[in-house]
Amino acid sequence: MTGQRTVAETARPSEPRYGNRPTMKDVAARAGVGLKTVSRVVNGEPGVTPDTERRVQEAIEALGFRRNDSARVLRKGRTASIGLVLEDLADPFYGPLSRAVEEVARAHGALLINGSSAEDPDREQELALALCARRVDGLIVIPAGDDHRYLEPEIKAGIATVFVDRPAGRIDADTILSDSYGGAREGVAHLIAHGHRRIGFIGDRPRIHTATERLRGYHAAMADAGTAVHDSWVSLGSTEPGRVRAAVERMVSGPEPVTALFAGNNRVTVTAVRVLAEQERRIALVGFDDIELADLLGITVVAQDAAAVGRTAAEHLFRRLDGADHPPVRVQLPTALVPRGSGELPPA
Amino acid sequence: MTGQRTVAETARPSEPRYGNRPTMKDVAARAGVGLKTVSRVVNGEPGVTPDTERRVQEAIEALGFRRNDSARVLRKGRTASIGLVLEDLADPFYGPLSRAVEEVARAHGALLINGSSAEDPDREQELALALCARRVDGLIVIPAGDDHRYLEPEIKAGIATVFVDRPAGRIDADTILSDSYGGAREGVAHLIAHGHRRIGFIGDRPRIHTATERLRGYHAAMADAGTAVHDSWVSLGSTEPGRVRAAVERMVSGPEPVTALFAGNNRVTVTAVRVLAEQERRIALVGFDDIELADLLGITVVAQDAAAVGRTAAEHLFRRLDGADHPPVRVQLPTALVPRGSGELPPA
DNA sequence: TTGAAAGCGCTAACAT
DNA sequence: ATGTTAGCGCTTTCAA
Repeated sequence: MTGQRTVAETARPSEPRYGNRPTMKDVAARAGVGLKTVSRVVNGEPGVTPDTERRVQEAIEALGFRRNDSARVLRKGRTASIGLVLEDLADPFYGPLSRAVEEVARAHGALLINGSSAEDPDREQELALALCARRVDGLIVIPAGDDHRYLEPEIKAGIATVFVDRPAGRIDADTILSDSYGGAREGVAHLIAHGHRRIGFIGDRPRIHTATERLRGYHAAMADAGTAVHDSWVSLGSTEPGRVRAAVERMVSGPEPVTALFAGNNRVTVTAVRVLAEQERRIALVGFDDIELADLLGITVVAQDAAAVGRTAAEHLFRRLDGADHPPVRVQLPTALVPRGSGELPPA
Repeated sequence: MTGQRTVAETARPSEPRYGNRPTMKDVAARAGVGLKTVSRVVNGEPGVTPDTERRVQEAIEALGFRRNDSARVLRKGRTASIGLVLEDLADPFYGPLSRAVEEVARAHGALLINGSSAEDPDREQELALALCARRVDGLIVIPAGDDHRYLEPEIKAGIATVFVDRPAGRIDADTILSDSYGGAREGVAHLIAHGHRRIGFIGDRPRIHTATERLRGYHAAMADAGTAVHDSWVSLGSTEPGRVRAAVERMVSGPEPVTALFAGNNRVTVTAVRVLAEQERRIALVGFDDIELADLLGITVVAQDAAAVGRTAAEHLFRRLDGADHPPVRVQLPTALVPRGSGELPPA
């Protein structure tokens, strides 16, 4: 039989104390040394005799002690973590980007906290501010909204911030972009060079900066070729498959059917490929963003290097954290046209 | 000219104090109220008159105050964050999984910190323990190593832990798995049903649990069909394209060439598709894991639902955090065979 | 080489 | 309704 349970045994302390984990104080008591000596051992600071160190280590082992970084952070004022607010981690473009950021963070001894905004400006703000409340040392934001003044106090208070893929709205800050305008212009020019004049453009919602930049590139290339753009050739909106499918079907079958299509991003490209595969006529296609297995499917794309974008952003961020205080920079990374067949088809 | 700088002006306080951000104390002073009143307002606690609340809000605005969650965490003993240790965020399987975990975490008001182990057991441990030091409330681990006793003190100390995709090594813990054995067996049986007997298996390193489970499924299906397995038909190792390419080329051209191939995961499948596309003979193929655009390429796969795996794991984790204390469970999620053409080719 | 005391910014418990 | 005090677990400072 076990002994009777007293109230004192059953009652839980009202303060969780991290599940009753041992603290440095507990280790110090067990090792028979002062608190600061434990701190020295845990942090590898000099000034501890081998014998003392051994006793402390033993106590640490015996108690299963692990330093509570929350307390450390509070005292030191640095969290050794950075935040990344992106659109959707499940999107194949952001996985490699996030991983690249993580690698740079790791090289600087920092952890990465990321969150998906789901393209919702409110959610972007909620996430970014939550990360600021945790006092991340720096923040990388792929904007969903177009007004980032809410970050001004945070930036002023010392949270280094870099915007990626789309520029910040209404504040001046470091920005890393791919050349959406130039890339789209080159892609459309490629179709024109292969004899197309009736070229459709399907892109993301006009709220998204990259969408309008790519559209601008499309218009520039069409203007270069002296080709007037028919209204029905342009469709901006959600990248949800249903909408893209409808847009493609309309464009290839309307009164002024297109002979080629430019897809504004990876999700549009994927749906466009599916729909075009069902068509009788062969429609040429160039897509923005590379996608897995595009080589096997012969899809011509304008590729941006997601990992390079992430790496560049993170490197800038840590340069800021290391004290760089030059005026905000805007870096534009080049894109690359990768011909694989679909963009070289002649007009039907 | 600016005035002379005194030492006092130039000297920086030795303690960073978060870039001199205002604290509740500062807000209290400015609003002419007590510290606790500010805390009440910030946390939306009752017991503050509208007028007082307004004055506090004004002070908050004016000072650009934002609550320091580090201090809050230290005091409350809960970080409202969970950790996810996975293999590689850039792998298309983990993006959706991580996103699904994030959504569940968000529903519970928690943030997600993730890290990539790069399949390195040491790095897995380093990451997991770093997360424990930050006192994440819970931990989801996709194991790279096969000994997780290092987590025992942490789990005992109250950090809820769920293992995903592969079982924990040498400790008993909640585990969420896809049915690797059953899925592979079904996939190989599918090839057998289409007339194949000489079937190759290319998988990940034998250290990876899913790799050996899938191999076991392969052997079971072959045994069911009464077919002896030739040594040269099985190749386990790195999923790096060079190695996989060599393995495929060897199998399709050796003395006992295979007429069909089972690819052990998404990376192997991708490379196998590329290599098989270069071959004269049509080799049948079934791959484990679905991949983007596989429908257009007509690749037959055994699909697992990455998002469902992530969601299930996160839900179990939060159930534990909410107090569930049943013995460790092991959940096995079913896979689905998706015929798309490549797995239905007859033997050459 | 070692340790005691103060304090990081917040919340819980207890006054008033 | 509001304020005061103590303390979360650590690092910093300074004294022994």
